[in-house]
Amino acid sequence: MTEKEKLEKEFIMNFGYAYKSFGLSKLMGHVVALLLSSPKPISLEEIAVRLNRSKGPISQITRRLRDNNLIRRVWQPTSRKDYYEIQPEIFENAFRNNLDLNRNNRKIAKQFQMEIKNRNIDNADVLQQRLIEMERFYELMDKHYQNFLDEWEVKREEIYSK
Amino acid sequence: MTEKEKLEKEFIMNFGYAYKSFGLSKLMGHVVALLLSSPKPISLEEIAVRLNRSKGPISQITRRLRDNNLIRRVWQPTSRKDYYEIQPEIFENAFRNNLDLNRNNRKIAKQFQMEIKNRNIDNADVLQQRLIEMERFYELMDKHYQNFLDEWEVKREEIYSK
DNA sequence: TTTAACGTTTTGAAAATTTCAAACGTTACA
DNA sequence: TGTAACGTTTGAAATTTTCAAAACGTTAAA
Repeated sequence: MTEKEKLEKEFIMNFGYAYKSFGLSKLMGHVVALLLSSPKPISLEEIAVRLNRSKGPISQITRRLRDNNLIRRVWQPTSRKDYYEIQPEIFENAFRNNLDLNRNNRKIAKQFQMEIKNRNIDNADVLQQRLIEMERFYELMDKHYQNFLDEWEVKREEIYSK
Repeated sequence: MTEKEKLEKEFIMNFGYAYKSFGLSKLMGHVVALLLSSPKPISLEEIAVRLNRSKGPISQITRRLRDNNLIRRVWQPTSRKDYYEIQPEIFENAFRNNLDLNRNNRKIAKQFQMEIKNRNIDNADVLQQRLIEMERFYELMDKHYQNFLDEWEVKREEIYSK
C-alpha cells in the first residue's frame, strides 16, 4: 500500500467517525471521503470494491447521499456504469440540511405556544416562557445562519477565482 | 387525561422525534421535554413512571444529559431522592455541543493538509484544494457561531429582564 | 449496626439497523 | 429479439443499540 493509499484510508476512517457523531451512517462518511479524495468520478462498483462492501448497501447509501445533495451522479459517455462525484457545494449543502432541522425546532416552539393558547391550558406559565425563549433562540440562529451562508458565497468565490 | 396532560404528551413525542433526527436518543428528547414542561424538579423515579420506563435506562440517560449540560441535578432538602431540572441555558448548551462537532471538522481538514505536506504525497491536488475549502468553510462558520452566541447572550437577558 | 430507600451497573433479551447475497428489472448492444 | 451488464430491491443473517429486571453498592435514618 502506497503512502497515498494509507492516507486516503485514514481520511475515510475519519469521515466515518465524523458522520457517525452527527448521527449519520458511518458508511455515508466513507463514501463522501472517498469521493472527496478522488480527482475523478468513481463507479458504483468501484466504490463497493474500494470500501469492501457489496453493491447493495452502496446503492442505498449513494441514493441517500444524492437525496441530501452531498454527491451527484454523472454519466461517462464510454460506459454504461453510473459514476459518482462530490457535489461542488457539499459543505454548504450539509450545512443546509442541518439548518432545516433547526427550523423544525423553531416550528415546534411556535406550534406549542399556539396550542396552549388555543386549548386554554392553565398553569403552563413556565412552559410558555421557555417556549418563547426557544423560539427566539432558533429565530436568531436562523438569522446568523443566513449571514454565514451569504458571506460564504462570497468567500468561496474568492478561493476558486485565484 | 386532562387537556394539559394530552398536550404534554404531544410535546414529549415531538421532542423525541426531533432528538432522533439530530442523531440522539429519542428517550433523551423525552426526558428533556418532560423537564421543560415541568415548573419544578422531578425525581428519577417519577421520570421513569411518567415516561413508562424502568429506572435503569433513565439513570443512564440522565447521566448523558448531564454530561451534555442539558439538565442538572438538584437536591431537595426534604428527600433523599435525586431531582432533575432543565439547565437554564439548555438551548445554548445544545448549540455548543454542535459547535464542538463542527470544530472537529475543521481540525480534520487542517490535519490532512498537514499530512499531505509532511508525507510528500503527490497527485493530491484536488484533495488539497477541497481541504482548503473545507477548512475555510468551518472557520467562517465558527466565526458566525460566535457572533450568534454573543448576540444571544444579550437577547436572552432582554427576554428575562422583562 | 441494621435496615430500608435510593441510584447505578450488569446481564440477557428484544428491537432496530446494517449488511450481504441473490433475485429481479431495465437497458444497451449484438 | 436475445443476451449480458448494470443498479435496485428483497429477505435473511449479523451486528449494534436499547431496554427491563435484578443484583449491587451506598447512604441515611432508626
